[in-house]
Amino acid sequence: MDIDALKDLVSVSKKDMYRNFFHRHKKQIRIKKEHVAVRNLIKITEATLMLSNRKGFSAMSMRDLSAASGLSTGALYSYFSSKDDLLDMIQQESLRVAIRVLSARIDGIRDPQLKLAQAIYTHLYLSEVMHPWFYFSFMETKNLKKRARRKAIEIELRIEKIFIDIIAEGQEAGVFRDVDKEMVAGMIKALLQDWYLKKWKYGQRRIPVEAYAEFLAGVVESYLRVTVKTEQVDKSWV
Amino acid sequence: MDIDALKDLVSVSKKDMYRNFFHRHKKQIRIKKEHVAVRNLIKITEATLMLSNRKGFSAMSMRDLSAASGLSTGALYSYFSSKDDLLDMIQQESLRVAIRVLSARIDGIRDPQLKLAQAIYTHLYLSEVMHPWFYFSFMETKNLKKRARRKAIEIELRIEKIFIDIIAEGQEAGVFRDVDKEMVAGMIKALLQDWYLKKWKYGQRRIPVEAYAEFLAGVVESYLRVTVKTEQVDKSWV
DNA sequence: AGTAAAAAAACGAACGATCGTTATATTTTT
DNA sequence: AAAAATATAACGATCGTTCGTTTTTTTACT
Repeated sequence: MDIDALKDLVSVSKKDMYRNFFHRHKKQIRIKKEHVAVRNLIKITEATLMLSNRKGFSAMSMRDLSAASGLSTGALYSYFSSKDDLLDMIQQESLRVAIRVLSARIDGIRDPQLKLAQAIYTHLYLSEVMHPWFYFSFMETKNLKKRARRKAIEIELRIEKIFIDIIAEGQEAGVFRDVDKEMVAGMIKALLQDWYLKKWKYGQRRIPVEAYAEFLAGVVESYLRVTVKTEQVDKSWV
Repeated sequence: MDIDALKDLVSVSKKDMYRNFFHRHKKQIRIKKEHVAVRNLIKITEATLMLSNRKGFSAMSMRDLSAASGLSTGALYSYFSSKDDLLDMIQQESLRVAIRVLSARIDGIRDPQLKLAQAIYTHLYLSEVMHPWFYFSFMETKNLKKRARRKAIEIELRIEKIFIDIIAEGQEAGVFRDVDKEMVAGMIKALLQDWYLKKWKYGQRRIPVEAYAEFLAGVVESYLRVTVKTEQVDKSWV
């Protein structure tokens, strides 16, 4: 699996993504023309991600956002109804893309080992390509209003469920050991998360995403792999 | 190893901890009497952790803090010189305690496997007992001013270095496999982190810290354990 | 032991700055 | 000319912080 493939995929569909973004939130966006909306939603979103990931969403002022996006504060409010609403929109979109791409890329794969590896690689590469989104989504979840936070948590658990299910399939097929699948899925999730939460660290150590992916897949594979009990092997030769 | 032992240790020394806190930041604290300072530093710090971990430090106002701590806004400024300064103080103290307790608890242990397990258990239990501190420290690092952030990152890397060194010792002693020790240390760190970042999830699943500790130690041990060489895994699907 | 002066600590109103948001005016596109 | 989009200025609310005052505690002295 190649990261460039995913990069292209996301990059090419960037406009599509924002088109969806626009249509999904049409109620709160007062702009009529799609191409105008898309153009400025890109500016607004990217500026928001940049500023928020630097010093936190609540520390970002609308004047900051105005300056960074190139739109006046008044114009901004044609694209969302409130600051909280802007947070909701970006958060929602982030999780939606994540679960959609992940589901699509593992759909139809039979072999549990392949499927698990594919899920890991996809999540990792996607979080690499959409790093600001993932980082934002994690950091700002607690700033969401109650209802939105519930939904965000629910989607996150659904992503984890994907991994749980794959492991269960592998166990039924007899290719994975009978370990606590929820624990292992949680572990995978934590390690996937570390890649985008501690990006600065891995960058500093010059570890590319491919190396991290290989390492992570290796760890998981070796933990789940069905093996002969080593003690038995040893004793049989004595 | 028992979590209650650590709990007692931290609990008993709570006042001591705040006494250190007080003396270390005497320059910026205008209160003279130690017992007064300690009493109110406890109130202020616990209120800050509570409010910040709920909606973020920058979203917490000094009026919020005043109400939650029981001190007037004016009085608060006898305990720190600015809001940023308060953030610095708590952040610093958190990391300082973590590295001090961790170092003390593994000091003198010869056996690398024991030492690694002890480090994992200590970090995990400590983050359980001091959960609000750990969560705060992680979430608010990026809100620190440049110099303070550099220092925070440096301490975090020093904690990771502890794990790297233990793994290196184990490899030299021949009890750990020759794997990338920095990667494994990073993995351990990520999984330790997950415990206090996703506490709600593990609580929801009724997984106590002891179970998580055992799982994590098991994963790491099984990955590092020296085994008979297995055949090369086919990675053609990657 | 009692009390007045001094020191320490806490209070709370008020400062200017900045916040999110909106109403109105202006510019751009249709 | 109409509609759509953007800009500007201003609103009240709230922010971090300060400062003069009041309350509490300690000290000093009879």
